[in-house]
Order: sequence, then structure tokens, then C-alpha cells
Amino acid sequence: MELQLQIKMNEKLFLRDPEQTELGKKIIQFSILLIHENGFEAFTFKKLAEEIESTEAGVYRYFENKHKLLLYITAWYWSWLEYRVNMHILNLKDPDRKLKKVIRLLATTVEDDISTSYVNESILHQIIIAEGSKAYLTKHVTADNKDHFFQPYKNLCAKIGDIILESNPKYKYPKSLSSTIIEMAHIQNYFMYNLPSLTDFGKVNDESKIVTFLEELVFSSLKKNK
Amino acid sequence: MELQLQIKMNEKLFLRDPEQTELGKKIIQFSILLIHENGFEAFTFKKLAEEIESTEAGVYRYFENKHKLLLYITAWYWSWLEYRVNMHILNLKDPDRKLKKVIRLLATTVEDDISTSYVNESILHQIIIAEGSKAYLTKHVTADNKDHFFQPYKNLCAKIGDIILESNPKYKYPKSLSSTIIEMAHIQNYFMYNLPSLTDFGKVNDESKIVTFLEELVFSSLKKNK
DNA sequence: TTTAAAAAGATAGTATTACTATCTCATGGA
DNA sequence: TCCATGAGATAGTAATACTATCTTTTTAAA
Repeated sequence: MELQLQIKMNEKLFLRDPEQTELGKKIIQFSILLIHENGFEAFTFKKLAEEIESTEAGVYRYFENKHKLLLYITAWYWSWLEYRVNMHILNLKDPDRKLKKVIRLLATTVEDDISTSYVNESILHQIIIAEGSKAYLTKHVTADNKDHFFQPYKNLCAKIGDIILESNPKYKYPKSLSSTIIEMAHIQNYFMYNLPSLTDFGKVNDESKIVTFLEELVFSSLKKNK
Repeated sequence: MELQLQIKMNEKLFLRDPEQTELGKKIIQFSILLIHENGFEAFTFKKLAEEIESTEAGVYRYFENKHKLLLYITAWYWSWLEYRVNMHILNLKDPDRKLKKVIRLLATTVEDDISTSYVNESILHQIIIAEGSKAYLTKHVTADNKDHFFQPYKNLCAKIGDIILESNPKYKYPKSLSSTIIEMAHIQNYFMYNLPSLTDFGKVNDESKIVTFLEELVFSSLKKNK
């Protein structure tokens, strides 16, 4: 029997559930690849339809527009990441060790740890770094938020916030520190590869340095303000 | 005599220098207002032309496309911010006081401190928060970077990095900490107003709390790793 | 004061994007 | 058998992101 990870997605994100059909899975699979190749701005449903040898109208039956598709993909990513975090800290007691694990999971390129046949998690990780923030940097954030499209991100943030409080119950900014870790794990990675003079990781392109930077940042703050 | 701040802009950003003509200044002035109103995605040269009672072709004579205009606006913002930072830390000796001043300048809404007739700095600040990262989150970052479009951001980052090293010469990540301060000053602000559960500033909408959070984060790290 | 260049206005046109609509066909379960 | 579902095929539209050209106005140098 094949164990297949199934993530429960917010139904308002799609018109027809992409996980239920072959075409739907191909839409997810190839939209990830095409967004990675072209960037989100240049990505169109037409190009996607050509790639999967279907039609534009076919894609529109699944997703209202490409922004909803981006919301779907990012929501999936954050759900999947929370799942991974849970798996990896399950048997850890020490909150500091948990936090280190979390930072590592956020800041380093993913290895395929579970079978999710049609999602390339490594490429997904890269497009979340480059395009993820575009999911919420819009004029309709508030409406999208009311529809709970950012719930998976919020859940992960809350979860990390809880670990922060385990480590230091007196710390006053657990959620802001949590969102800082999440965002910075991605932004420093983007800067390292694309605008290296905004980082101290220069030409090394070594993700473990980002981990060390973040660990130092987080634990200084948590220990100092005990 | 009127003292007017003049910022030297990278000439590759425009086709015709907007600062040299009335129409040019109106393009800058109203594109800031329109991007703020519509968001960058829904902002078009046609809408802009209507607003300033000119024509689309007229705008295209100044800027190749709307992304170049965004690059221009963001570059202007970072140059202006570096100028402000310089002004405010000029007579400060203590690097820690300098850093606090910098954090305050980054994280709080600007008051019009110098006459820049046609730029509304307060609205500009808001659009940099919401749209600024879209200037570099593209498939052509590398090309844009070769054209030095991000130089003002880099200069500011380097300047803050230097102050960090003044405060603690042994600190290993001055530039990453610097870009973290810059990005987080903006992102935490965006989250506070739009996705408050990602922060600890709740419904207070109080920018001084962001300042405190960032100060604690930065100084814990700098003191701890002395 | 003339003159010519630069700036701006007016208008038109094109390829692409982001959709909506409709009709047909294949499949498969009740 | 039939009928719902998914998907292919095709067409059409409004808006976007430009490019081109021609005319008129403004400005600045000779």
C-alpha cells in the first residue's frame, strides 16, 4: 500500500478540486514548474494549458485566476511545511532543539522526505522564496484573509510562536519573532543567490550560514530577555 | 531661495529624465498616488495618463514600462532614506544611539522633513512597504542588478552594516542583520495592518512597538556576540 | 527675432492577456 | 439505457502593454 500525504485545502481556493483528477494534478504539477521557469508575472494559463496539452478553458474550470492558483500553491506549501515541522519535532523535548530544527527546515533546501507524487517540493520551495510574498502583497489581502486563505501560514507561525514561548515564557514577541524567522529564512536565501551584497554569505551560497545567522539572532534574543 | 533636495538617479531607469519637466514630475507624483490606490498590479500607464490629463504615449516617453517606473520610485525612496539617515546620525557619536535612530527612521511613518515638492513621502513609504519587494522579486533581478538599479538599497544596507560593526566589531553578519532590520521594519508593519495574527502588535497598530521589537532583536544579538 | 530642436498632444494599430461562453464527446456508474 | 461529470474544441471580448506616426506647442540658442 502506498502512503500518500493528503492535505486538506480550503475549498474556496478552487472551482474544482485539483487533487481529484488527473488534469487537476497536472495543473498543480506544471504550474509549479512554469512559475519557476517564467516567474509569476509571465506565467499564464495559456502557457500552462499548452504545457499540459489541454486548453485554457480547461484550467479555468479548476482555478478562477492565476492569483487563486498562487494562493493554492502557497497554502499547500505552508501546510506541508507545518506537517514536516510536526514530524521532525515530535520526539524532541527541549524547545531550543525544536527551534533549531525548525530553523533548519525553513532555511535549507528540502529533500523529498515523503512521497507527494505530483509536487516537486524542491522547486516549490524555490518558488515560495521568490513568489510567495506576492500571495499576500495585494490590494485584496483583507478579503483573502477573511476567506482564511492564509490560515496555513498563520498556523505555522503560531506553532513556532508556541515553541518560542516554551523556550522563554517571558519573551514578549513570539509571533513577530516567528514571522521574522520564516520571512528571513526565505529572504536571506533570495538575497544570497540574487543580491549577495545584502548578505554576509557572499559567493559561498551556503545555506548553513543562513541557519547559523538565524540561530544566533533568535537565541540571543530569547536568552537575553529571560 | 528654495532649498530643493535633488537625488541623482541612475539614467538607465528612464528614457527621459522626469525631474527635468513638469510632465515628468507629474508622472512621479501621480504614479505614487495611483500605485497606492490600485496596487502595482492594477496600476497602468493608461490610468496614469488619464489622471494627469496626458496620454499613454506621453508616459512611455519617460519610462519603458511600469516595472522601470517602480524601480525608479524604489531607488528614489532608498536614496532619500539614506540621506535622511545621514542627516539624523550626523551629530551622534554612540553607534548604539545611531542604530536606534536608524530603526526609528525605518519603522515609523515619515513626517515630511524636507521639501520635496512633488513627492508625498508618507504615501511613498506605504507603497514601498506593500510593493517595494516586487522591484527585485522578478526573473530579471540579475540583469537589473548589473544595471545597478538596486544600488541605493545596497548603499543603505552597507551604511547600516557599518554602524553595526561600530557597535560590535566582532559581529559576523552585519549586512544580513542590516537587511533583516530593513525588511522587517516594513514586513512587520504590513503584517500589523493586514495580517495582525502574524505579529504581537494586534489591533494596536502602534509602530513604536515594532521599533521596540527590532531594538531588542538587534541589541540582544550585538551584545551577546561581543 | 528667427529658427530649429525638444516636448507633448492626438490618434491609430497590434499582439497578448485574462477571461467567458457554448457546444460536443467520452466515460462510467445507477 | 441514460445521465452526470470531465474535458476537448472553438470563438469571442475587453483590457493591457506596448509601438508608430503625425501635428502642434514650447523653449532655448543663433
